[in-house]
Amino acid sequence: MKVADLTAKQSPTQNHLLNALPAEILKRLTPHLELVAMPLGSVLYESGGQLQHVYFPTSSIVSLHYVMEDGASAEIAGVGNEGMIGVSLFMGGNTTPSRATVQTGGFGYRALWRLMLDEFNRIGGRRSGALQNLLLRYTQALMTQMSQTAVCNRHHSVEQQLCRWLLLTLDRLPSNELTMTQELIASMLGVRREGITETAGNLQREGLISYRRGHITVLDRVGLETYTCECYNVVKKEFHRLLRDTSNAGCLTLKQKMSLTIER
Amino acid sequence: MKVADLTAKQSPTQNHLLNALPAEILKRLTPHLELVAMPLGSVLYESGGQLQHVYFPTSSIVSLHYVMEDGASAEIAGVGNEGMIGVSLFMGGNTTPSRATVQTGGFGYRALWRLMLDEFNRIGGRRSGALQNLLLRYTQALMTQMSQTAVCNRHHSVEQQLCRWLLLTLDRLPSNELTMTQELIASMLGVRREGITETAGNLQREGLISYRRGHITVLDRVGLETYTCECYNVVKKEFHRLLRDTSNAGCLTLKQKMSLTIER
DNA sequence: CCGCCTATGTGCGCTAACGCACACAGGCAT
DNA sequence: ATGCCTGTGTGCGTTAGCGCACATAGGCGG
Repeated sequence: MKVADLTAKQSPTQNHLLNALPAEILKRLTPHLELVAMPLGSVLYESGGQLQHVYFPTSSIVSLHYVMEDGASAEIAGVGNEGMIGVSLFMGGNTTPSRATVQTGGFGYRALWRLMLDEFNRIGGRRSGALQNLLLRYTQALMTQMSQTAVCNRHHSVEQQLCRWLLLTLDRLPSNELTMTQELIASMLGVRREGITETAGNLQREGLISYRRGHITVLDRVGLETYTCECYNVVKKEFHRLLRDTSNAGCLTLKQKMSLTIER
Repeated sequence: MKVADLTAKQSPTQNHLLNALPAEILKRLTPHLELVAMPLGSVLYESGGQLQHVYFPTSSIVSLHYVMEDGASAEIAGVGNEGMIGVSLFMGGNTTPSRATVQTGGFGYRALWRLMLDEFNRIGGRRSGALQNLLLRYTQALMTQMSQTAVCNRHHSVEQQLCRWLLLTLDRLPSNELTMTQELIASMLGVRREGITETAGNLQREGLISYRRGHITVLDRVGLETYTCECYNVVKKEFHRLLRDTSNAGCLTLKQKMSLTIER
């Protein structure tokens, strides 16, 4: 498949946030949305750097994480087509101490910070403040994810955390296969690579997943949910609660996945 | 000292956020700000509950924390006179999965949610959006604290975390003594009480702190800073960066403390 | 002043996760 | 097909922090 084929299928509405905007705003925004390839490993912004663009992933997944002085790192939150990278722009900080790296390669749209900020602060018009409303709700969902990461890091086992992470990642992807080395997962979770190897081995033996060099396929989603901690559902439900009317874009919607799993 | 003496000294401007508001807005808000006692242990809002008031601590400290199904808990962030409880109101969620409990008894001001929300969304007037601006910047500072808590929980020792926590709490208090049992600290950090006993014992032996049943006095602030992890400074600097013009209320200001310590 | 409640001190054994070292093997480039 | 790089498997010893079970002691209420 050529790149042209891939990009041809792209539309801003594949991002749930963009898709949830009133037609009027989306129309105004669209000419300024630039489709960009977001290859694995690329850094969208560096800790402390100035924000140039705001990103809306469609098929990619981005990890917000913190790298410590000694090189150790830990993920704070993940962002897929349900969200946006660059919340701090709207909060007035323009930068954060964390870094944003592409964790699953794909595409996304981006817009220059000035334009987005103007739209965020725009007043007047029939649906005034719709963008602001939406992005603030997304911000809260993001905060929930951060909180739950903190709690999970404190109290839950590597196995529980791996399951949580797999499920959250899976929810952002169209298929049940993630392209991802154990090394990378380990650095996201802030644990040893060997710990992931061992845990993933167990999950494979249990028939929940199967994997080969850099590819993990989830075989039993419901099974994974029984292994994970409460954190997954807390984050999931909170995203659903805050952004329920945005979950109608992309592959399987949040709503559909919720009905498949959490709400049985 | 009678309660009247304590309350007589109270003023909304002792809260850094309120103090940073343009006179016009503060004047409009003041009649609606209710001085309330915030005794140790009282719950300002419960996980999932509807927000009735927004709180601005003056002499109290509030802990945002998450209590898990099995009863274990962990602090996500702390809020003192530099901040506000109820950010989720402005984000549009009206509730969060976490709980807010008073960790250090004292006073604070509160306002009904409706009023604050109207003011937040108010447009027009000379300094339109000043409140919104301030609170959004505060929100980002809060997010930094959450992120750093997540990272710290993952990678740092109980000793480092205790020092971080002591310093952050100290920065919100007028004196160098905290009224706080080890049990309570343990539940904030999400670790065993015995772990705190042991660590606090070490710090006391080193001459950094001294304590007796429910009271901890910090003797060597700079010493504590050498024992803590980078997380303390990250949070501190980010609060300073985002809210620098708000740090001129209360005891020692953030700015003054920064110059005493971080920026030497 | 006494008693009791609650906070703190201490000593186990236990386990999850770490750090390191090295063996193996999949799959891409030549 | 042949290397080689990179990802995965495995086996140590080590350790921080846990869970539990007490002993002690401070200080408030009567």
